Amino acid sequence: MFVSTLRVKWALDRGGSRKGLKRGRGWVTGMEGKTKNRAATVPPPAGARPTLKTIAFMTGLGITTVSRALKDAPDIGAETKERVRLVAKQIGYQPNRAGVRLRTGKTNVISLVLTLEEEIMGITSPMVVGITEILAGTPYHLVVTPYSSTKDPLGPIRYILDTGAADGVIISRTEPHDARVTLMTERHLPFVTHGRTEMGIVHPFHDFDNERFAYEAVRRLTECGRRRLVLLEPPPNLTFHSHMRTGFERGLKDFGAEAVSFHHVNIDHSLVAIRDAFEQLMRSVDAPDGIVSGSGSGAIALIAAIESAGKKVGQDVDMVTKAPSDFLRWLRPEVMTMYEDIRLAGRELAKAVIGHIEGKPPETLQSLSQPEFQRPVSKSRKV
Amino acid sequence: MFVSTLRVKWALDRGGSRKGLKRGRGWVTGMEGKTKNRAATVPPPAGARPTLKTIAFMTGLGITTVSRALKDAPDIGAETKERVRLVAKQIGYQPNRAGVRLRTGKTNVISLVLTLEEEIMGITSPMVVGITEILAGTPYHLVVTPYSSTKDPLGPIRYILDTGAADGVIISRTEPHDARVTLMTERHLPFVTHGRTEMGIVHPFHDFDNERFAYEAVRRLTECGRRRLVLLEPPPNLTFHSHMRTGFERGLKDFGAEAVSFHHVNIDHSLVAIRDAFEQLMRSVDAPDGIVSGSGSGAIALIAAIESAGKKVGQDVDMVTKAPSDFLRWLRPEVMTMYEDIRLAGRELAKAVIGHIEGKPPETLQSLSQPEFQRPVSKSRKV
DNA sequence: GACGAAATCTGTAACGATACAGTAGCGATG
DNA sequence: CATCGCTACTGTATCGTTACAGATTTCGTC
Repeated sequence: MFVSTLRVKWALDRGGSRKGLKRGRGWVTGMEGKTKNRAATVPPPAGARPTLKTIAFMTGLGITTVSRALKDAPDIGAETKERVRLVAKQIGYQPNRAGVRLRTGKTNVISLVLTLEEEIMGITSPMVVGITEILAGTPYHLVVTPYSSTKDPLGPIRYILDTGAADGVIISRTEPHDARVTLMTERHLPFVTHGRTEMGIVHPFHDFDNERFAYEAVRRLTECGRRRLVLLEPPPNLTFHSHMRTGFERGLKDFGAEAVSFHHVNIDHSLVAIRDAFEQLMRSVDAPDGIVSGSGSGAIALIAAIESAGKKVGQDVDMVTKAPSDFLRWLRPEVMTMYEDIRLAGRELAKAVIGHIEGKPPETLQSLSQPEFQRPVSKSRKV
Repeated sequence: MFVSTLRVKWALDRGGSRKGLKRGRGWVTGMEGKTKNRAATVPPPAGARPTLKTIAFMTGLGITTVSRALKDAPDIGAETKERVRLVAKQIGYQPNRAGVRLRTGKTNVISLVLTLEEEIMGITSPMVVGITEILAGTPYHLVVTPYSSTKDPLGPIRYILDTGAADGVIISRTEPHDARVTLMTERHLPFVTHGRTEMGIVHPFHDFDNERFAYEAVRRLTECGRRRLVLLEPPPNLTFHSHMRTGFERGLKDFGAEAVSFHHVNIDHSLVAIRDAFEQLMRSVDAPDGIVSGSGSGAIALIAAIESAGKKVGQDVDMVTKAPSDFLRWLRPEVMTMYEDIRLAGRELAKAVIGHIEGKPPETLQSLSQPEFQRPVSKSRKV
């Protein structure tokens, strides 16, 4: 009786047609079954957060029906779906994540796996922003899972696999033969890499075209008349090390310049280490006249080294660097920069993992972002 | 029978005393009850992740007992606890987060609420690192919850309250009268603010001592003989705006200098806007000879302005700036910097929210970090 | 007008954990 | 020796959701 009354009330209140009621079950016989689990017969507590039960009570439907209606299942009537959706929206229903996760295993979590150490120049920040920009329109949350790169990089991956902590993973510092990629592929955990691999596994990635960057950098330097070029490269274990080297060497060949060897340090070393090593080079007879820097922070150390050696950028040497932010453009306009849009990378990575989770083919989830030279900061016109 | 056998086997295997077994229930009568819910009688599936059920099966105990043993409940025997802990550790048991969350409401999540816009100079990055450093030793995960500051800052807070998405919240860009603080306090949601409020509500916070920063900056500038000082301040709605102003003005008074008015722009404005405004000032007859910059990125724009106006830092003007990273020290050693350790802030904030969640009194969860002048980058000694 | 199929709705069990209300055994008490 | 209280353990119900296996009604078919 109670249920039926309520159904009619609702139907009347919203002025809807009563057609749907005619064949409702329980309309007359409703109170006969065990009332134990008849959720819709028990009014929900007042201040509590709405659940399927709440909607079931309000609509007079069963919990299952409500669940299926919200999923747009084919065995639910069109009008019922409409009614359920309306009520759900009205009371601001949001599925309980714990309930869903427990039942289905779906976490609605994307995990961003970071080394605590890769934060030197704050690359993470815009990346997180980019990722969240995309996730904002989805049910996904972003969980940051750090690890100490001095330890096992597989640690966080294993944790996620063992505990089912995420539906998808974003990793960076990708290596040509990356054990994390192998593991996640084997275990069918959707992921995307920032950077590419060379294992013959087709997987989603986003990458900056470092080969092109180095190639264009060399072109530009030779256009400035520079012939003896040096490259501050990424650490050799990362994939983009070879990309950058390849571009650099192809550039040397195509534009007619020669390489000055400089392998003692790479962009992972401390600024002090880079400066000291490079200062030595700049003071030697082998000193280069053109520099390609694989990282913005590395460029800072190089500039310091050049100046310590009593030389000047834009005069004794020219320099092109990759830059994820634009303070160099402001402080050292004589340095030529190619902007690496990390925020964009974040967006692309997020889209790719979600695509992977949704089962899109990996080869459609790969993107490469093209470097472009930045123009100098515009001069003020006011004064 | 099965159960009992297993229990003995276990006890023998690890060479433990059998005392505890003598009075075990179910030792003889075990198979009599309804076996339906006797979890321990059903072997767990092979490859699956271990649950309480798994441990219950292996130890021959009930699920409840295992649960309570792992919680070190007082009504569980010491030897049983030991046994359970051992097995749990052996098989790498980790409680299912969804199960706990659904039953208890505890999410084990800390939410970092960010504006998408506050990322200009990548302050987030080291902060995330600091937070995760602390969370690594706890069951907490870090979820990043962004919002567009152009919209309702209460949005994410309401979301967390409505959906019970987190056990604790970290917010920044704190205002003197901050609606988020009021709301979370009312609703008893543990939180911590990066920055202080002025509402008479005692709550956990971590803050940089911006008053002291500005005061010491003025001291230093006057020591350099500067007398006409300007302050690039935070936006007026944030609490640390007044802190910094107060320190600045107290410094002017104590050290005998005068303020040059400069309120058109603040550190939230674009670099271009700051530069244009400041260039105008530098070209006017009112030009200051000492500058205090409330942000590192702001300082970049100020430097550009100074140079556009044909002047030179360390010569025509001196400058002190707050700096969250050290590229200024490298690129503009003539600028004096006070380091703001954002990573430390992250650590302090994380400790404070957790403390708040654990019920520690808020007044014990407040900290202020003291600014210190940085020494210049050490010169290379190698060459 | 019986029968099957289609359409639409339903209850039950389960995911893993915990709160709660027990129960069995045992020694002490009167 | 009945009873009480204590220790150490237990099963049941529940959190919110969904998979699954029915139910019930309607309608077309023979």
